Amino acid sequence: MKNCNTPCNLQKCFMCRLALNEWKPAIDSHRKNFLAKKGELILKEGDPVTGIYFVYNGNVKVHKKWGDKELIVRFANEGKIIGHRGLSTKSSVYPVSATALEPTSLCFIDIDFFLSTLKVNHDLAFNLMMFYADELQESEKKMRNLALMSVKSRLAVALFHLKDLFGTDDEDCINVELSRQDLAAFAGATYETVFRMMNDLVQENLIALTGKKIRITDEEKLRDLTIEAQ
Amino acid sequence: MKNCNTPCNLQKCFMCRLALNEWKPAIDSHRKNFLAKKGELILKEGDPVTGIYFVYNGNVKVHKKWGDKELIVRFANEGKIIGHRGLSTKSSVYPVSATALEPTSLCFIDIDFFLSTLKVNHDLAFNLMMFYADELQESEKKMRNLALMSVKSRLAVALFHLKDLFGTDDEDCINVELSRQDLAAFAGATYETVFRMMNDLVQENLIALTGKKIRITDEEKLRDLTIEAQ
DNA sequence: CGAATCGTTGATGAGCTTCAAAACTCGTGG
DNA sequence: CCACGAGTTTTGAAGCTCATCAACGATTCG
Repeated sequence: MKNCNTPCNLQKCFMCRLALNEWKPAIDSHRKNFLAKKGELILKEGDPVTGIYFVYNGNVKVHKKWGDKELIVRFANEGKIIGHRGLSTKSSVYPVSATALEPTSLCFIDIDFFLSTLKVNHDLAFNLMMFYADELQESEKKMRNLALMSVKSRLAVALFHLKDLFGTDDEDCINVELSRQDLAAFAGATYETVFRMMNDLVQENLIALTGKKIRITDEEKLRDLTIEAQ
Repeated sequence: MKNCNTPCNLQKCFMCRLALNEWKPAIDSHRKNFLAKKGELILKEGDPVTGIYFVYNGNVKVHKKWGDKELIVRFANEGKIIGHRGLSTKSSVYPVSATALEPTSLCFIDIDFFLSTLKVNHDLAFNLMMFYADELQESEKKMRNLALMSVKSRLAVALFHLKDLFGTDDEDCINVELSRQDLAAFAGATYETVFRMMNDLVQENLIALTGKKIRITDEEKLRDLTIEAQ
């Protein structure tokens, strides 16, 4: 990753927005800014935890692997945190990898400084706690989905999720450039299966494809797939 | 659930151990103690959040459902917290159910009081944050397992997990009374499949059954199942 | 002693993965 | 500018894992 001097946008960065005034100079001196190219690995599962990253802009996939397969746990775009999964009482290695899907600019804070900030900045700690709580709920919902729902339903959930996260462009298409490979890894299924299910959804007029972009055409019926029967 | 007067064991309860001295009387007056019978529902997915529970002793399953299927997300025994998943910036209903697997005694604290305690007791907030961080790691590991591992491997993971959580008795058997139904829901598979896989593991001399109790006989080979190939 | 729940087993096939191969895209360098 | 190769998309076929259904024995419990 290349160093750069992008200043942090105080409005969007979790850390800077909640920073105590007296700590701001210290934060500025500890912060390192990076640019990650498309496809570049930002942090790697199993590596020792060095710090925490805030995404300034761009889009990052957070993923775990097992053998030669991978699962995308979530995406991190503008304003999101990555590397916070390294915080733990038990382990000191990152439990996930993070890879840039677009050119991405990041702000890095080393873990010791971040922890000491947390200890004195109670508002930041409280907000981070609530952030974790939200992530835990999301994670357990996805856990249930993977265990109990069909691939088609999981795909529908994934599409709504992507729409929420990235919004839509002026043609109402989900505003993200995502390979089918990654979509499959996010839905927790194989490439080919996801491809076939996408075809099904197009056949049933629930979604439409313009180029690689996806548009949800029948929100209600697509939503039905994500709702438990009975 | 029945009211009771079990005093809180300060050593084991997350809240009481970290309580500020000046808040202890307030906590005592806010705490309600309950006894839950075997099979009794403690809190229900979708119900409005009223507070948070600390398990004094016994064993509780935390589960989510979809249609007529269910997945056990985790177990909570002595000293663990349930209902903390209700904390969220977005929603105010419990995202999971909790059911007693044995006669269980609990301590209940209403959510408003708990939140105001959190705001002033920074040590408690910090510890809760780290607790969430650990749970998130666990949750995402399980997510990956459900997406990428075979039922047999997930069963192996589940058995190790149960051994860690409940320990072993004097015959080296995993010290928990768990129906195959619940074991299946924990491993994320059907009753029958889990039954067959258990048989396989017995055939291969990786585990042994004495009555309903399970003993891991070949830890190394069982561990192999849980490790990614290559 | 029913009644209900749980354990056990076999048969069947849906759902999904895997493999294989052709068609298409796209950047790269000659 | 085109040829090349690497990656991605598309499609078909084969088969494996696992869920589902069904039926019966065992155990628990009011």
